[in-house]
Amino acid sequence: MRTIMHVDVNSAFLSWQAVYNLQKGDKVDLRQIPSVVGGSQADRHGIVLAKSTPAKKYGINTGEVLWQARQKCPDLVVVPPDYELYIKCSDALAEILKEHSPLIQRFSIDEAFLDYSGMSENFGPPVPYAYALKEKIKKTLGFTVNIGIGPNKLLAKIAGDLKKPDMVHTLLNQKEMAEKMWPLPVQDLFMVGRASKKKLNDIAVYTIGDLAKCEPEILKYKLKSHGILIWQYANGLEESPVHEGYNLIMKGIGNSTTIRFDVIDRKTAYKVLLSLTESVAYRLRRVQAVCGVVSVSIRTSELNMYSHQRKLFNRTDVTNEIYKNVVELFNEGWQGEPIRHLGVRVTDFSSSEFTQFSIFDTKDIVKKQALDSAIDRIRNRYGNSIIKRAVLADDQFHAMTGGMGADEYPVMSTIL
DNA sequence: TCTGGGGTCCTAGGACCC
DNA sequence: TCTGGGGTCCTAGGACCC
Repeated sequence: MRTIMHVDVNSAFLSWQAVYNLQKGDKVDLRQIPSVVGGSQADRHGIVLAKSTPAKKYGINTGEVLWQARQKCPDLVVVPPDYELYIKCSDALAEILKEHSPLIQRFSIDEAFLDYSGMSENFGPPVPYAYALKEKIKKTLGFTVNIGIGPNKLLAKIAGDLKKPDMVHTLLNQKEMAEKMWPLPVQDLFMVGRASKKKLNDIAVYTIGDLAKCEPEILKYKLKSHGILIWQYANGLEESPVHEGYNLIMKGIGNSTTIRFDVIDRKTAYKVLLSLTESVAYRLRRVQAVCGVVSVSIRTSELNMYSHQRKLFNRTDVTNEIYKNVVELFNEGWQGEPIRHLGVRVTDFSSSEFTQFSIFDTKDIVKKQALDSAIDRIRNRYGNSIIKRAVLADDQFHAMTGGMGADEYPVMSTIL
């Protein structure tokens, strides 16, 4: 029997921001007052990214638009996000976890699994160990975590969610599952979202227990293969290993952005797309991969979203090659509506080490690759903005658009 | 004054081949 | 010349995660 722990930072962005502000000398602890971390409304990024416990009492939810949150709580304190800080905090947490187990898996910026199997002999039973770990994190880093313990990753994760903050929970066996997990509303189960909840409620399945006792055939009819998956989860069945999931398993890289204003002309759209492509291609090269598929997504001012993708004849990691396809895809796809949001994504990777080029333009490609790698080196050394495309020189948009710090812990949505 | 941005996986339908 | 059928590849869209 394995023993897995799931470590989850309580209100991660908000806690980290609170700790940082206190260190800076602020007198108020954001965690003690109604506060949220939220984007800039002027830039049309105005949603709640994380909330304090007092803010939660006003009914404020993550993902909610800021003006709505302010209506619920007029005195709400809103602080902007600082992603670099969060990545540092996440790394600091990972360092502590690595001291406590040879095998950890970073699952998202604020979550990790720790394999405690076979460690009891030397380090004692898991529950006291988890309490000690939790206290150590609080003492050294200043923020609290929840730790869930179970025989697999799924039960460890659900246990960690039971009651927050600053707690340790177990879901170790059938009895604990029946007592603690089965009474929960079905949408609390990992992989049951809005659409599944509705379909399940239609057949009178309201709790995780209801789902567990369901006939799998009925679920398969209603929810296809997903029905079988969540039935297994409801019964605590899940066996994936804790693995150090790094770059090798990245399936795609994408960046997207909501633009400060609606874009109505091609030329402006091209600038945004170029800036996005710069980030995507840079990240692609950083994981030493070439891509075989490029895709462009468009969200209109009416919030309709559509995308257009294409398989390439030759895989590439060259910024200009990817951009050429991005522009063509945009031109084929765009229906002419005002554009709120644009995205560029690459998928279908293979290793760039052994890439075959078409016999036609090898020389040209080699030259372009040399240029890209020179630019990458300069940017690594002096910062991303040090080199900028001439078409972006008017400073309407950045040299590169999109986050680049989370390559190491992609969230695995189905295979925990 | 109007809802972010980063991912993975699954499914359906059409094109194409045999 | 006609309405069979299996298989693969490609693309678009939806559902889910944090």
